[in-house]
Amino acid sequence: MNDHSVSARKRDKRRQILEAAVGVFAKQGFHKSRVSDVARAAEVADGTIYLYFKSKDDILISIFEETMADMIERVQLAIESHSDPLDQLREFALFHMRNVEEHRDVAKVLQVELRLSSTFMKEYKPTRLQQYMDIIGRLISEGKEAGVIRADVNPIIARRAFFGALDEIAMQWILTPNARYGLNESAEQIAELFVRGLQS
Amino acid sequence: MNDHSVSARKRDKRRQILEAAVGVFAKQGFHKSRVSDVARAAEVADGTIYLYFKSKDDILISIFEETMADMIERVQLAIESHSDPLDQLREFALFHMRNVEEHRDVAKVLQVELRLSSTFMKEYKPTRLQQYMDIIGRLISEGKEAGVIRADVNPIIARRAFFGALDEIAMQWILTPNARYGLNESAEQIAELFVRGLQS
Amino acid sequence: MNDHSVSARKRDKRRQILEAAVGVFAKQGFHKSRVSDVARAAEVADGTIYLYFKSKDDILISIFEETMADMIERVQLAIESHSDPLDQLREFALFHMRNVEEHRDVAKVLQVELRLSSTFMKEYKPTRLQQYMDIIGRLISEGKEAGVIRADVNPIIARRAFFGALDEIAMQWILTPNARYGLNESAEQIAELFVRGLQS
Amino acid sequence: MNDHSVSARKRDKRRQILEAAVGVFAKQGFHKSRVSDVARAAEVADGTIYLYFKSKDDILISIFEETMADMIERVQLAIESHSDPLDQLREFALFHMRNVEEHRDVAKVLQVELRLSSTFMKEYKPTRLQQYMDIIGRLISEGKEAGVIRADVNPIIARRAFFGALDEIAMQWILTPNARYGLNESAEQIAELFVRGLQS
DNA sequence: AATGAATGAGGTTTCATTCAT
DNA sequence: GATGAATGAAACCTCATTCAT
Repeated sequence: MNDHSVSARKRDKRRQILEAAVGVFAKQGFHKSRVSDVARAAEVADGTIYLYFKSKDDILISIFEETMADMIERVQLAIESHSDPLDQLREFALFHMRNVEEHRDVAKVLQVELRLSSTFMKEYKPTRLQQYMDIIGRLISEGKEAGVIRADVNPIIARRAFFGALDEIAMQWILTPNARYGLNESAEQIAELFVRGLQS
Repeated sequence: MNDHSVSARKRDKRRQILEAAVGVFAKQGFHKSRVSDVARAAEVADGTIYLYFKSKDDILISIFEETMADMIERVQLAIESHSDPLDQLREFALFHMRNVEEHRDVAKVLQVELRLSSTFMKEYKPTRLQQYMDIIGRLISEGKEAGVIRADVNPIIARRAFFGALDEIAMQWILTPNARYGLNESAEQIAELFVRGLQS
Repeated sequence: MNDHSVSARKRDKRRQILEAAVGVFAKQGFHKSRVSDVARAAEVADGTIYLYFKSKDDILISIFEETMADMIERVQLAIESHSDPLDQLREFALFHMRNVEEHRDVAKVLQVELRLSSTFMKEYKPTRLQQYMDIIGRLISEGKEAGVIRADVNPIIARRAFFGALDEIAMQWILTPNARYGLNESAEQIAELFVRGLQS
Repeated sequence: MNDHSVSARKRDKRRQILEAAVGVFAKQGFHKSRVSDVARAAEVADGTIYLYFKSKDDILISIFEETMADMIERVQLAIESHSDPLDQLREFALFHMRNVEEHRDVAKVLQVELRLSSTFMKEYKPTRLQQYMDIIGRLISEGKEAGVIRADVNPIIARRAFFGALDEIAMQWILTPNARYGLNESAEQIAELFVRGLQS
C-alpha cells in the first residue's frame, strides 16, 4: 500500500464523514444531531470523527469552508462569460440561487444550521464568506471605474446589501416547503432591482 | 392597596425582568446566559421569573414580540409624515437603522441571539416580523398603483430583498465593534439603491 | 360573632380543605397534586392551608388520622353486635371491606397515596393503624382465653397477617378498575380462612 | 480481547451498579438517593449508569425484575422437595421469609422503596410479582384437585391473602430494627394459619 | 383570619470528547 | 488508523412554604 492510496483513503473517509454530516444536519438540525448520529451515517466509530475533525463545530465549519471555496471558484468561472460588471452581477445572483436550489441540503446547513450554532458568527471569522462577498464588491468597483455604476455608490455597503437580499430570499425558500416563487424568478427580480439601483 | 397599584407593580416586575434580560442576553449571549443570571440582574428570585414567563425561551420571544409590536407602531407613525411611497420606503430604512443604533442591546438580542436560539425560526412563527415586512410590501404595492414603481416588480420578493439588505447591514454593524460606516449612511445608500431600483 | 361560631367556622374550613384534598389526592395522586390544587378545590388561598395544616404531608396524615379514628370507633360498634370473637373477626373483615367499597376515594388515598409519600412508613409512627390492628389482636386474645382459638396462635403475628390479607386485597381492588371479585366475597373468603385457621 | 471478556466485563459493570444501588437505596431510601450517590458507590461516572439503565427508575425496576426472576426460580426448586400442596405452601412461606432475612437490603428496597416510587404500582405492571403469586395460586388449585383443600376456596383471593399476610409481616420486620419475633416463627405461624384455614 | 406573590433549593440526564486497547 | 466504553460538567424548572399586607 503506497502513500498515495493511504492519503487517498484518508481523504475519502473525511469526505465520507462530511457528506454524512450534511445529510444528518439538514434533516435533524445541527443542534439536535449527535456526533454519534453522524458517525453512524458515515459508518465509522464515534472516535474516528475526531481523527479528522477537532470538534462537532469543526465539522460544520469544514462544510462551510469547503463549500464556499468551491462556490467561490465556480462563481468566478460563471461570471467570466460576461464582460459588463452589471451583467456579471446578474449572473452572480442567478448562480447563487441556482446553487441553493440544486444543493438544498448543503444550503440548508449553511443558511440555517450554521447560524444556529453559537460559535459561528461570534468566535469564527467567516473569511470565505468575506471572499465570496468581495467578488460582488469587486464587480461594483469595476462598474464604477467603467462608469456604468453611479460614483456615489459605496461598494462595501452595496455588496453587503446585495448579498443580504439574496440570502434572505434563499433562507425563506429553504424554510418554506412550498414557496410561492421559484428561486430563478427571485434571482431575476433582485438582479433587476440592483442593476437599476446601481447604474448611473 | 388598590387594583391599580397591584397590577402596576406586576407590570413593573415583568418589565424589570425583561429589561434585565435584554442586558444579560446582549452581553453574554442567550445560550450562555443562565436563568439565574437574569434573576440576579433583575433582583428577583429564580422562581419569580416563572411567574411571568413560561420558560427561558419565552423571555426571548417576549422581548421579540414586544419590541416588534412597538416598532410596527412607531414605524407607521414615522412614515406617515411622507406621502410618496418611495419617500416612505426611504423613511423606513432610516427608521430601522436609527432604531438599531439607539437600542443596540435590544437589536443585538433580536438580530443575533434570537437566531441562535434553536426554538426560534423553526417552531415559532414570527408573525410580528411578517407584519413588519408587510409594511414594506404595502408601500411597494401602493407605489405600483400610483405608478411611481415599475409594474413588473414583485412586491413579495422586493419587500424581502429590502428587509434582507437592511438586516444584513444591521447584523454586521452589531457584530463589528468599530464599524467603518455609520448606520445612517448605510440606510441612505440602501434607500437610494432600492428607490432607484424600484421606480419606473 | 361569638366564640362558638368562630371555632365552628374554623372547623368547617378545616373540613372543607380535608374533603377537597381527598378528592384531589384520589384523582391525581398525592405526589402529583400541588398544594395549590387542593387550595383551588377547597376554594381558599394557598396560604390559608397553612393556617390549618403544618405541611402538605400533614394534610395526608390528618386524613389518615381522622379517618382511622372514625373507623376505630365504628368498627367497635359493628363488632359489638356479636359475642363470639370469631364472629367478631368475620364482622371486622366485612366492615373493613364495606368501608373501602363505600369510601373509595378515601380508601384510595389511604391505601395507595399514603404509602407513596416518603414521610409515611418511615418517620411517622402510625399509632392509629396500630390501634386498629390492636382490635384484631384483642379479639384473638379473647378467643384464646375463651378457648375457641388455638393456644399456640401468636396474636401479634396473627393480627398482622389478618390485616395484611385484607389490605392486599383492598389494594388490588382499588388499583384494578374492574376487579373480578367484589369486596364482599373477598371479605367472606378471608374471614372463613382465618376463622378456620385460628380455631381450636 | 475476546468476545467473552468484553461481554463479561459489561455484565460485571452492570452488576456492580446494581449491587451498589441496592446498598444505597436500602440505606438512604430511593427518593433521597441521588444518581451520583449510586455512581460513587459503584465507582463509575454518573454517565456510565445511563449506558446500562434508561433512568433512575429503571435501576429500581431492574433490581425488582431480576430479584423476582431469581426468586421465582429458587422458590420452585424449594417447593419441589415436597409433594403435598399444603406442605409446599408451608415451604413457600418459609422460603419467602428466609429470603427476606438473608437479603435484608434487597428486601428493604423491594418492600419499602419500590412502593414509595411513584412510577411503580401505577405505571409499571408488576408481571413478575404476578408470576410469583401465581405459584401460590397454582398450589392452591392443585390442593383443591387433590381434595386436600376445601372446594369453596377461591384460589385468586386466597393466594393474594396469603401473599398479603407474608408481605405485611415482612414489611414490619424490615421497618422495625429489633423485631420481637423472628421471621422464621412468623412464617410458621402464617403457614399453620393458612394450611388449617384452607384444608378440607 | 385570609391572601397570593415571592422565594430558592435541588437533581436527573445528555452528549461531546477522550483514551486505552 | 480505528474503536467505543467511559467520562463528567452543566442548568432548567417546580412547587412547598413564607410573610407582608
